[in-house]
Amino acid sequence: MRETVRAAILEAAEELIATHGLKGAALVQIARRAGLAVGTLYNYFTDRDALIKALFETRRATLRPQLLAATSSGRELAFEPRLRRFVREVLEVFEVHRVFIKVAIENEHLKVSPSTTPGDLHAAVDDIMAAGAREGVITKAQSELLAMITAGAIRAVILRRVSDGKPFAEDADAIVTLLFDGARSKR
Amino acid sequence: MRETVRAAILEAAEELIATHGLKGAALVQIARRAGLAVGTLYNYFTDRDALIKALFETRRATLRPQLLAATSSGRELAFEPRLRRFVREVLEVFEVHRVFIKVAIENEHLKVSPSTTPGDLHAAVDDIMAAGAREGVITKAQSELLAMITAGAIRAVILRRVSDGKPFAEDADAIVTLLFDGARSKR
Amino acid sequence: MRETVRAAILEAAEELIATHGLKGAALVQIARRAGLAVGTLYNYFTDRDALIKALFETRRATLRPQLLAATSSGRELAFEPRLRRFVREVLEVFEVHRVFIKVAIENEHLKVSPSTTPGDLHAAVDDIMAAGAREGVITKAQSELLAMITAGAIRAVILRRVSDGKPFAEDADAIVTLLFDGARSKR
Amino acid sequence: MRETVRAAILEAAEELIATHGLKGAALVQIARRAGLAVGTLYNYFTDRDALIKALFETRRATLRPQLLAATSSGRELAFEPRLRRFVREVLEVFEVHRVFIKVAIENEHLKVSPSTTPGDLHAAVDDIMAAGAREGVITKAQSELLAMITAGAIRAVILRRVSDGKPFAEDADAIVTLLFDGARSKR
DNA sequence: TATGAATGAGCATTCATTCAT
DNA sequence: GATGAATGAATGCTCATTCAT
Repeated sequence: MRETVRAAILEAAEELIATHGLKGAALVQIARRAGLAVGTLYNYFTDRDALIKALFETRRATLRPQLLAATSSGRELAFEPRLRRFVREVLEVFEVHRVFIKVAIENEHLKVSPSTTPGDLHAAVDDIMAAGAREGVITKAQSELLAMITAGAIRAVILRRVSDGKPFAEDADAIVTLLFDGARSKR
Repeated sequence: MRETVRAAILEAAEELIATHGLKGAALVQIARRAGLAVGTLYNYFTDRDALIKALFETRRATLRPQLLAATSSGRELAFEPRLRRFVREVLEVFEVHRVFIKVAIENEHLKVSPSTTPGDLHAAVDDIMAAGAREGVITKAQSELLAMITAGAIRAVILRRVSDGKPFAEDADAIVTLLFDGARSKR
Repeated sequence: MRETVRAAILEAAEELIATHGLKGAALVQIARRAGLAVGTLYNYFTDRDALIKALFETRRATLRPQLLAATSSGRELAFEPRLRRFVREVLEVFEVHRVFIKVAIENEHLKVSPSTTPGDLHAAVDDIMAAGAREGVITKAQSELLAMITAGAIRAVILRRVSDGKPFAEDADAIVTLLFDGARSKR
Repeated sequence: MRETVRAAILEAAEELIATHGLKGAALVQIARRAGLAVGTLYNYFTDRDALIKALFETRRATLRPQLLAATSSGRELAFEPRLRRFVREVLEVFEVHRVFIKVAIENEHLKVSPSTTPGDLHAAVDDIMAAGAREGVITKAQSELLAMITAGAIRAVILRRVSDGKPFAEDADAIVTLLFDGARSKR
């Protein structure tokens, strides 16, 4: 079926990009890995850029709702447990797309698409933080900084875990605890 | 003078890489931007790889000693003020190479060179944290996580500031405070 | 058909090398002469060296069996008629690849391939001479010299005939007679 | 002195061409080997072609008179001893320019210059043979063939001796004897 | 004259894209 | 739709040639 083939192409592209980089993944290789001929790719995507963009956007279409769900999932909770749950859920959500998330993070700056998964993550984190600020748990100024740091921490964890092969969510709790209690409170 | 030209080439490369990515900076463009012809580049670097590597290593040679200085500068201080000073100094050090630091961070995963400036930063942060752990201010487990988060935060600040054009060191203090006191302590 | 195109490429290369020398035949020219685009050459040969090597080896694969046949064709004959037949057959064999044989002889010293057509010719002549020596018709010492001279004569005839456009085998007989009877015996 | 430098350049070119081929000898290498800078070469030769041509012509200017001398040296002798002396003298003459003669022979077909040393050799051999024909020792038809074969033999001897490092003239006598008495006369 | 850095045309090679089958 | 050979623009690199010092 058309959608199956399309998915196979994107998966092939994803894996090759993870290995050889965004520019290093040639269409012939993508085609071969997908079990197709080069020309066939053009029946599914208008050109290389479109294929790459589709990869990023297809994954984004899968991940964004989950990210949004994670954002609102603990709406009834207080800020800290909410953030705790959010971080864990985010890492679990990304777990099932390890390869893509690596690719997306490493190529964030190339702006393949105007809005990307890392962008969605930032937005989600911002949302949570804004909520915390509204609740008065953190100040507005803190919220912005905390957002940046939290997103950065999530990013760092993911890259480390992709490279050492361990699961993402392992240290979700420790991170949030550290962010909340601070390094001063020795645990 | 020879060194001037070499520097001009590296600067041209740096700027083009910042704009078009590592693979996107063609030698003809680098040459043109440096006011030279392609062939001339080969009087200074054996090939493209060598040029790129030289860019990363030349900058690293400038920045690493400053990074090391920042690491040891507060040796006599307690952990917190020491980290505070370190973060500030690191951001100030990177301030004078805004373009390069962007390039280095964005292309960290391409491993242009075995040891890079982001690598040096990580090592420096690790050092500081290890000292904190030795002092007993933080636990060993915390130190690793904190290192990752701190480095991630520095990275995030830099990229944000490069993109919005503001100075790096602005929120150095706020970051360290946040990391130390935690989000719980509303300030 | 694939083999037709491959052959056309080799023929184009052959002609251009004959005209401009081994180094003087650019791939763009070869492609144009073959009625193709540069990139197409790479669908048939991995790189320029491979193309050149293929030219020499393809022709060699055609000529070597014929050379071997010529070597053994007069096995039942006495040395002189055998050599006579051999020289004639060799020249006839080469006749159908005039352009290539010129190229091969002129570039013998560049050692495009470890074993080449001129090398095969030398081996064949050596074989015949060794047989003559075994028969006792010529001495061992003579055989080596005679081999060198005979091969040199064949080479000289070919180059002359390529340049004046005449058939190769014309003076095969006269050469062998001269080599056998010597210049002293006026004929 | 000007002539000394010029000679040094040509010698450097000669050696490099012998090693790397006519196209493989870059001007920078020639200059370096001559102890000069590239630019300096242009004070002695208008361009690369002129330098190469000068190499061939300078050597030719040295060798041609000696070749002519060898041609006429045995004018008083009968054909056979005359040819015998000629072949020996030719090989001795070339002995002192082993490197060049290799270069000249291997690149004969590239027609660096309209008249070359190999061309002079052919002319000289032709002269001797024409004399033999005039004397009635050989027929006109034989003379042409014999010229071609003799020149071919000289060529073959030279290349073999250059490659095995032995002196050229060693088998001069044997060659002429073979050419005169023929292979039939076992010696 | 001598120098060697600078130049840029020329070449081999890659790869996204097209299109006849 | 699927195929993959053909295309040619783009890129890295070389090297004869020039020219300011």
